[in-house]
Amino acid sequence: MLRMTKQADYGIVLMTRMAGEAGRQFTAGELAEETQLPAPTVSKILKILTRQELLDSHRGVKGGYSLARDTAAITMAEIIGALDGPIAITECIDDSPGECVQEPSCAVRANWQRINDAIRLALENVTLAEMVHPLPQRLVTLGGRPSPIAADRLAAGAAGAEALR
Amino acid sequence: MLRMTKQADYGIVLMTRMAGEAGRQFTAGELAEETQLPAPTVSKILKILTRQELLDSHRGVKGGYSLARDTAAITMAEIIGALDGPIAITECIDDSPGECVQEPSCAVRANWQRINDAIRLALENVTLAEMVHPLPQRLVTLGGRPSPIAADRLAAGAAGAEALR
DNA sequence: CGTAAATAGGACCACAGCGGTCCCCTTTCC
DNA sequence: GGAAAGGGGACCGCTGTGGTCCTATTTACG
Repeated sequence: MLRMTKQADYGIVLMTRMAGEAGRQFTAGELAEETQLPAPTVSKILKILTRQELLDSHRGVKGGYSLARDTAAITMAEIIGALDGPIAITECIDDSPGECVQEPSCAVRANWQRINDAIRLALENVTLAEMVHPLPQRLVTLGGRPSPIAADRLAAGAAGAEALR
Repeated sequence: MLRMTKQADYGIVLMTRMAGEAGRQFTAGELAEETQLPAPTVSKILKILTRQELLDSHRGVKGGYSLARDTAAITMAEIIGALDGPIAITECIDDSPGECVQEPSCAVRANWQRINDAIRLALENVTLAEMVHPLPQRLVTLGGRPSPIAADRLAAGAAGAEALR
């Protein structure tokens, strides 16, 4: 598992669709039809994204939604965070004053922080712009060997995203 | 959110505890008491981990569980995968022959694959051994500047884990 | 050889949270 | 002033998770 919710999934689909024609304004119904997602749900998601300041909304007739920022300035982490709450694999991270079981697990906490950071980072380093224009292949084939290629891809992904901004 | 289940969380706590005295054998009750986790649940998790060949079990009196491999050869990804199923943020990854909404979202799929890979990688690059002996600080402070530090940390984390093996 | 201590394997249940719908209000254009 | 849009909730079914319990089966030991 280790899933994000469908809301976040849908949110990314919607944002990506909007990023395809950045600057333009879309109505909820329009987006629902184009993405084939249930209209009420689309509307709900757009409202949340607006409240989180990822979208601008215009009420009234001829109203609709548009991206609040440049496509390169909106990351997956933000969208997921807006719809699914803080990005953290474990629960005992945020605060939890209580006695988190015992020492062994708490000795573990520092490591979880690292893991959470790594994941948040991976998500922060993918922008909406990249979702529309997939990264070139070179980022995937930068490495060479079968195992270390992974590390290379990770670094390359981050660096690549950085370069795109 | 973006959470993993408590099962996986508990599983890591248990495995980490066992890694503290590698080679030794623990009974389910013993581990439950030491970690302050509910005994039946601990038992359930240990069974699953055994079935996934992360633990060896010995039945009968004087029985118990012990790590199936060296602590450096067991990764977070394996433990989580064993308890929570395949590690993938999105659902439409595995197979799903159906029509995954439309083109826009499917154009997105390649990028999701990258993100999933990055996360899986982050999890694969943390071994049980590291959970017991936290990594030195240098891995966190390798970078320098506020923003690019992130990319450096990511790469450093992966590389560091690699080096530990 | 029998008993106790351990794992193996399920069946089972309660409940939170997610996915999804619907309704009513407000805003704005024509 | 009416129609078309978003704003803000209330609401509800259902899946899956967290957790318990029961019944084999295995094995050490007296």
